[in-house]
Amino acid sequence: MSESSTLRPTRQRRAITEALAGASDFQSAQDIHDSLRQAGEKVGLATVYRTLQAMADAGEVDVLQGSGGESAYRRCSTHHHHHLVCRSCGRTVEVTGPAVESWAEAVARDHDFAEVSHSLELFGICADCRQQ
Amino acid sequence: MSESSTLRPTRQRRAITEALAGASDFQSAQDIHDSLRQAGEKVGLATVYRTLQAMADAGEVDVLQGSGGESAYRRCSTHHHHHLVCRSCGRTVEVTGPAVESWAEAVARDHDFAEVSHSLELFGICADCRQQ
DNA sequence: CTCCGATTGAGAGTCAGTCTCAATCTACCG
DNA sequence: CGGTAGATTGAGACTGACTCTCAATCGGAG
Ligand SMILES: [Zn+2]
Ligand SMILES: [Zn+2]
Ligand SMILES: [Zn+2]
Ligand SMILES: [Zn+2]
Repeated sequence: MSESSTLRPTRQRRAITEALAGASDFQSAQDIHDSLRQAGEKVGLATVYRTLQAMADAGEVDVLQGSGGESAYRRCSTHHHHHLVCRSCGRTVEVTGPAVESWAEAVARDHDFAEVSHSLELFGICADCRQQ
Repeated sequence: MSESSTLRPTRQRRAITEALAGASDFQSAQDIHDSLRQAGEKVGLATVYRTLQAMADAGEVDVLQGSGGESAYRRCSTHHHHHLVCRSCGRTVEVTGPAVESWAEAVARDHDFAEVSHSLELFGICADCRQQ
């Protein structure tokens, strides 16, 4: 109805999509820009930011708000889910919580809030990182 | 037991604490700096940032990571809880979710992650904002 | 009152991310 | 095919939030 009409598959966009597909953990825009550089693909930083933002808006990637105000992106499955991230190595696991979803709705109803969304992430240390 | 020894209750710190106590919703460092200015209290911006950060570390205030990378602070009750925030007016309600807490622990256990913490916030439109 | 480390603040610096706009690319058309 | 409108790109300027630096000041233990 409004946007999908215009989305050209350019070399840059393809490169970014590929870089995203090749990593399983969250990466910042700068990380992606660097790895593209490393791979020989010349893509402007602004383009990386723009593309990532667009993909996030389109729901093609998930965004993780880093504590330092920087965002990290990750190619994720399309259904609603959350993440369990290792604070040490960044390893990420997708998790779902039906109980959480219904709790959120109940809380919203109780307080008479509408159009409720939520952000939820779990952080810890994975088994591998723990043992040395 | 270890550090608390050095925390002088200066005019600036008192002013910031008071400003925080006077507001019930999340406020950015800049917001607080402005309101202090308005109130005639001259406090440097750097001091506001430093103090807020310290209070957050000490668990005296909760921090809400704004989507734009800015942090907002709020004087909160000390026990573990989450927030339901109005996207329109900022009205904030503290909420607790026993179900969520136990779900988080279970998920962590299932994936063998340790020292798990979580961030969870709910956003919506409050009743007042909805009706005009 | 004295002294010393804690605190402050003006201003420079950092850094992620955004904007500007001319050059470039693409899809589509005749 | 060449032509064209509109999408896309990228170098570099810019923004805005936040941190650092360091000399001047403060506060309270003795
Ligand atoms: Zn790990
Ligand atoms: Zn959810
Ligand atoms: Zn509201
Ligand atoms: Zn919780």
